[in-house]
Amino acid sequence: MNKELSPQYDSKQIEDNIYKIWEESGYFNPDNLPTTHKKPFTIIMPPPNANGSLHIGHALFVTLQDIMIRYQRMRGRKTLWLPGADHAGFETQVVYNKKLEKEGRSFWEIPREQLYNEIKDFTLANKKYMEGQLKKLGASCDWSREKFTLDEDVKKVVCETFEKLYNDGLVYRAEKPVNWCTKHQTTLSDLEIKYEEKQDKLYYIKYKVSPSASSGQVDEYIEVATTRPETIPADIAVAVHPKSKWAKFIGKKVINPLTKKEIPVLSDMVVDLTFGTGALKITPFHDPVDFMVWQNHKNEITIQPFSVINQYGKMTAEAGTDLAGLKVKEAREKSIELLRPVLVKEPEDYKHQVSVCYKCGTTIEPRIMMQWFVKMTEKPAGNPSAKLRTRKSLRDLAVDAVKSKKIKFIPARFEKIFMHWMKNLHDWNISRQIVWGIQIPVWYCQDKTNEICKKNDGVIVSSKNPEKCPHCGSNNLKQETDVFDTWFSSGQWPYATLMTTKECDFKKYYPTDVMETGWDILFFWVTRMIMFGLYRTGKIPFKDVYLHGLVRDKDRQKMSKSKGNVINPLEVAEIYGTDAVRMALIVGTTAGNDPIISEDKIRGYRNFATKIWNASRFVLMNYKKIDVKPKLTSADKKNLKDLESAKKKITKYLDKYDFNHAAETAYHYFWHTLADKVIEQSKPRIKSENLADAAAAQETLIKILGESMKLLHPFMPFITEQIYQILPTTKEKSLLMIEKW
RNA sequence: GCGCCCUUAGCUCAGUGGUAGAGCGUUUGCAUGACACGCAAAAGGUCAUAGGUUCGAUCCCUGUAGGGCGCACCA
Repeated sequence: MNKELSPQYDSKQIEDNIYKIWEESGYFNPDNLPTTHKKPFTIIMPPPNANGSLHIGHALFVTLQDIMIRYQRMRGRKTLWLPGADHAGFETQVVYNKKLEKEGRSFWEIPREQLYNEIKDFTLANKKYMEGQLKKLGASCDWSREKFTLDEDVKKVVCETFEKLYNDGLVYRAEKPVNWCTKHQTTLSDLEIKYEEKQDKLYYIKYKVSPSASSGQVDEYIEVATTRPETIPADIAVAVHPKSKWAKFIGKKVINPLTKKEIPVLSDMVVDLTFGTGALKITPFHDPVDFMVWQNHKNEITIQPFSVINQYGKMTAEAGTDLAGLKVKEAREKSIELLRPVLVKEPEDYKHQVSVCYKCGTTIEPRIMMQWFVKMTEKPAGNPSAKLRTRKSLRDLAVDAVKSKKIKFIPARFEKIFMHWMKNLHDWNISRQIVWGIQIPVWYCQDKTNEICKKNDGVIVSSKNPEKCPHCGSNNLKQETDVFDTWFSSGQWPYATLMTTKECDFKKYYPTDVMETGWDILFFWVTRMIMFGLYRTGKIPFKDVYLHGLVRDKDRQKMSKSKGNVINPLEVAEIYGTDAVRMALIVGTTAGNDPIISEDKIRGYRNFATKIWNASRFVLMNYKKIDVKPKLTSADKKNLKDLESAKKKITKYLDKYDFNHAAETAYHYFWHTLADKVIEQSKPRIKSENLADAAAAQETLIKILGESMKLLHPFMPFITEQIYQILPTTKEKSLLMIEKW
């Protein structure tokens, strides 16, 4: 055979062109779809973080969502797939911080405004690059409606929600224990910390009972077990379990072994009798449990709690001259040196879980800070605002929607996981001390002459700049510098996007049909979207939640640059074709489980693309107009029947989100039925002198090929569209993309 | 501590209350006028383990073992 007529399909030559044809057709935009497309079908694309490039995990979500969209579009639905990008506040700032470190610049020395603008340029450049990547992957989304989490109109919606939450008493400002990352200089929500097992020491320290209060005996003391002796200077009490052997000292005083100050002995059930000594030192500003104990015993404790560790993880002057200035770790050693005379025994090795920053692994310092919180489990206070149709807590709104099956999870087991998490919800700290994000819409009146201003610290919550204080008229206002936790804004994504498109899509396309995203952000994102969606609009944001897993390599390893096992979707798409990459991601992958992908697997589906190409070539090469009425044989009829049953099967699978089986069925049908059987059987007949039979064979072939292209299109859109375009049965200017399924 | 999940062919995974499936890999033929990125065939599994329910269980229930993961204020 002539080598120049390569029998192999060259994806590179056609993909860009096909995408261009689709884009120019305008059919990505539901408004341009033929009038036969009626009922809407909507997916809001989870906005990728615009702080890098798309990886294979993104390719997975693009493929899954594109399959749903293309399938529904072919079924005649008015399909809207709304793309977007996320500024990804903290994550992006971390990425940019690293970038600066590499360049030898100091993140902390750059003025806030300059830093913001630099990160903005960086983010917008990434965003643009990612858009190109999405197109390469064949995403048939409506670019005319693209949104960004920092669009002014989106920010406005987000800030309005905050204001509404505040007015309903669901947002509050308070000084409470929060997670502080000493490296990134910001607080983090409870979800943004992880626990690491660490080998530490458990120290047993004598707290001498104050002689003035004791029964006259000299050497009486309480033994306290702690892993953090460096915080002893901030101890303001000792709590013991009422049934512990220390109970007799309840109400008396002990001497703080470092500051020598008298501190009270409290009784509290939180102290675990079976752990340590049954006595707990109370350091409210460095431990959340201690903070709670302090709150419950305020009238028994005269000393105001204070902090001995600063925001950089170093000891403050309040820690005393011996410790001041030392890092926490050094202070721990130093304090033990000082405490040696009062140690009960040698410290024990102790393995425990320590909370660390999920990004950098730095040990989290619990700190008490004035922060903004969202109430998750309490009902709105006072008169709910007009639009609020319910008086349920944010949690109950979401729980009820899932319980009543208004929102379904695929796979269903995530419903249990969802419920379990919702049960243990705590209030959500949404303020971050970073520059990259949406500034919290709060102003503080600096004059505070008015009583109201005095009472609430001059807080003015307003989704737009108030210019002057509504209480005293002062124009001496200062805006809050903290920004929102990114998930506070992305948690509003479904309605924030649809409310701000110029076509006013909210009415038409909300609630959306499916939310397709990774299970790893179920708590970060999905739960919040459900809560905010119901709270703000009174309606669920989506009906079904399809959760996919994390893409792994053939040894089940997570992909990471350091392991060198990352697959860049665009690189492999360049070599094997986008269609092959998409198939490799779908076949063998079930909802909620981690897809496994390797170059071998992609190569396998590249082979399939070649097979499609060659089978089509065969059909086309042998197709010529015969002016005889085709006479279908029983074999032809059976073949057409097989096609119908394959079509039914695939449809059934697609309708229940079983993309794995849908794709596999289409693959199997094409290769092992159409190519191996139908084509093989047709060979002698095509050349037959019985023209009616030859025509029948041809007609059957071309019909089956055309239908097969439809069945494969959602999965492998490029090659199928290309073949459809050259089929003799295709009408001028028509596109497979909107052919009827 | 509370909770979720997994264990099926050499590998990666599907699946069903009634003789076990796919892809890749392996073996054996084939340079067959679409395709060697191919064609035709073949080998390969007490479906982790012990009980129970059932006429019948890989599938349902209980326990056990191994593995993965989520949540959590044990100093």
